[in-house]
Amino acid sequence: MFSIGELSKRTKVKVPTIRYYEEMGLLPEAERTSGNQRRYDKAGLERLSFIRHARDLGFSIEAISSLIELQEHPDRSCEAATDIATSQLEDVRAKIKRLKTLEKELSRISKGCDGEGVSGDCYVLASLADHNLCEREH
Amino acid sequence: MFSIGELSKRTKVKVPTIRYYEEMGLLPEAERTSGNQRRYDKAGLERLSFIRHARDLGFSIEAISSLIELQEHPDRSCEAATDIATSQLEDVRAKIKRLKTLEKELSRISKGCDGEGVSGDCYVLASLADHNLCEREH
DNA sequence: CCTTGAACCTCTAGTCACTAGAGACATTAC
DNA sequence: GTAATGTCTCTAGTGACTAGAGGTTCAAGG
Repeated sequence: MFSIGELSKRTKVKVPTIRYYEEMGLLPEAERTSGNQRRYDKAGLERLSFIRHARDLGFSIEAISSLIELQEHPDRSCEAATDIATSQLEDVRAKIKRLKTLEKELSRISKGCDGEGVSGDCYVLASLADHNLCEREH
Repeated sequence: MFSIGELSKRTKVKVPTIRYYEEMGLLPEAERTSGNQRRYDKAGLERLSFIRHARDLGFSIEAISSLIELQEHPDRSCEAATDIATSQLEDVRAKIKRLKTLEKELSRISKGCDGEGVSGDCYVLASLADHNLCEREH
């Protein structure tokens, strides 16, 4: 059995975040010492590692909730789990696509001005003021 | 002179968002009718277009504030503007990089399970539970 | 056993950029 | 004149935390 600080060190999840996950129902309510401090065991550590890993991959708290539910019922179909993962993947791909468009536009705009002039002549500012100066939709 | 709803239509920025921008100081306080409704002119339209364009490109409200300040002083050096744009570009590039790593990992994980089995055997869930199943850091 | 200092507790409020809703007033079209 | 639509302010909610206040508990050293 170890403290919340120890759990935090082992998982690299900050202490207030652990408490937050408990409040959100991702972690079961921890056992307490007689002095009301949380104590965790291996199961708690594994659960939190799962959560952290999923968060790192960008899954929402809600998605993680569903994934945990499935994990707790190993006999159920895992279709929902693959659905969640697939939709997260699509999400990530969509974000990449959008960001790449932005990247192109921003880099074009940035190149247009070396920062040595005066803002009345600045291509960065002109581009922002006038969407027609953009090469593509974003 | 036109109403906030009209401005909203022309810029595709929602009415409450326009009011929010005003509150944040991105838009000057609008003139009002005798009945206290906001009225806008061409200048207001241009300013909001600028803001929307910058937001679309991912600039923060704070960054936009600085950009607007520069825009209002056409005699000042535009170094700050190019700095803001460059740092935004770096930001976008960093995000793309991270998302690409996630994409690879997620797609690998997703492929590992077709959703037809039972969650006890699901590779998606197993991967999330055990970081060692990952091929790279993320 | 006592003290000290770090770690822990709960609670509230703040972050960012909006969005939603309530309840009241203004404008416009017919 | 009336009805429908638009607008006003204000408060509160979103997601996933983060920060801080003010108080309690724990572990180690003396």
